[in-house]
Amino acid sequence: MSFKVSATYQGARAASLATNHGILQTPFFMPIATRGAVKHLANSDFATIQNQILLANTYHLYLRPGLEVLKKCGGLHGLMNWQKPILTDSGGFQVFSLAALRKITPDYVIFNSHIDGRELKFTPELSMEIQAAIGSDIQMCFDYFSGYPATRKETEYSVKLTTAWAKRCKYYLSLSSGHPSPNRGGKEGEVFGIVQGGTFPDLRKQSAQELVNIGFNGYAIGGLAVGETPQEMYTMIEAAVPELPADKPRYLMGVGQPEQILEAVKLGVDMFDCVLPTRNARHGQVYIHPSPLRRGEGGEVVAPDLSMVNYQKINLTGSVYATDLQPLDSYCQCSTCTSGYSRAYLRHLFSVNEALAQRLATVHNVYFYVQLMRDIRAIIMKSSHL
RNA sequence: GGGCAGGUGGCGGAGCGGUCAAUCGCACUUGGCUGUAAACCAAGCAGCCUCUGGCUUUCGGGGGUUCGAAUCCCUCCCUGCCCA
Repeated sequence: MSFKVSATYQGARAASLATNHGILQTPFFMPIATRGAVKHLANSDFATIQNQILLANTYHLYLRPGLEVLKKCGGLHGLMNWQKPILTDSGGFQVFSLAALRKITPDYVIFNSHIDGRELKFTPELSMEIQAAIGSDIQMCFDYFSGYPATRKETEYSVKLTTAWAKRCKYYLSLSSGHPSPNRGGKEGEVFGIVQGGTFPDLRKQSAQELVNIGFNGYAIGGLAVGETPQEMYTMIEAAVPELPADKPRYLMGVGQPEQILEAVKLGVDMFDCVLPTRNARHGQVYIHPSPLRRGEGGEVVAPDLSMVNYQKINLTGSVYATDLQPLDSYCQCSTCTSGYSRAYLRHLFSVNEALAQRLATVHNVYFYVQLMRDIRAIIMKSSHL
């Protein structure tokens, strides 16, 4: 994999990242397709949104459809007929989010399946095996995040386990390098380590250093946006980034609101994912541009100096939209907005619980996020002094 | 005309002498969702106020019993089913 920085501005960088399924332009946002689908979206939607990549989940795809189906169907690319890159989360987040359903040991994690309760023994090696079967272009190490708030002792353990498991992931891949997954066209996938360290800057640094010593194709910062303040989050990013090699991509996992993404980009982060645009869309909350704004007619979503994102969140289920016939977002070029669907109609669809409501809103929100990243990248490219 | 069963907050439906401004569900209103067990969760939902409390008016209408009534009695109105 090659990662090449082509422009920098205000601490932000624009780069290209080559994968088995094409070259990614950073910074980018990954819509989340946990179970092999971005909820409510079809491939035809991706064609208009033009997202470069999807994120899928190891734990969820292991439960269904399972390893055998993935192997026989050409991995997730084959199953979905999605030919662009896929990044897979390792299942590490489920150790946190499904905490009530698992037991953790230094060597493995036992999950009780949230589907049928059966026991699943998850190891770093199994996570890598599943990600290979998925045909993941960018694999994540199986990590351990202790939750928030966490004591220093708990966080130290989280870092310790994450480093130990990262070594096992790397070792497993070195063993299997002679037998690359056919679902990746016979090529190796890339592997990212995940920095933990909770809200302790020194542990963040330590975690980053330990992972860099092992050596990965890129580095993620995990365990953030889970209850700490945005300022604490930025502080943790600032602690970790200097320890990470400048010639490798950086990925802030699970973040976040548009302004948080912008801030992180300026702190040197290249990759993002978050459930907010999709989940909020399903719940009737959409990201829009203030109404005077028109693309190409002055006024920008992202300030030319990257100082702010000009947007607002509105709740379409609100009674104020009952007869609001204006387009959802006259600035937006997504298929929902260019089709002229009004806020009143969307509000109606939500109130009668029509699936179309969630589909239209999801298209819009995902487009908003993907376009936000395109705008940020354009500013970096334009203003770069590199 | 006779018999039986009922009339409770926007709707459905509990309660059947005090702990009832009235369980619960739906609808409605407003919030929140950050590597997705999430088309979910939370709060509010008679009115007013000096709002971790107080006051006023509510359970078809009217009257009564009682210290106290959505709950018991009388009467009227209305609804459903059965009989004529």
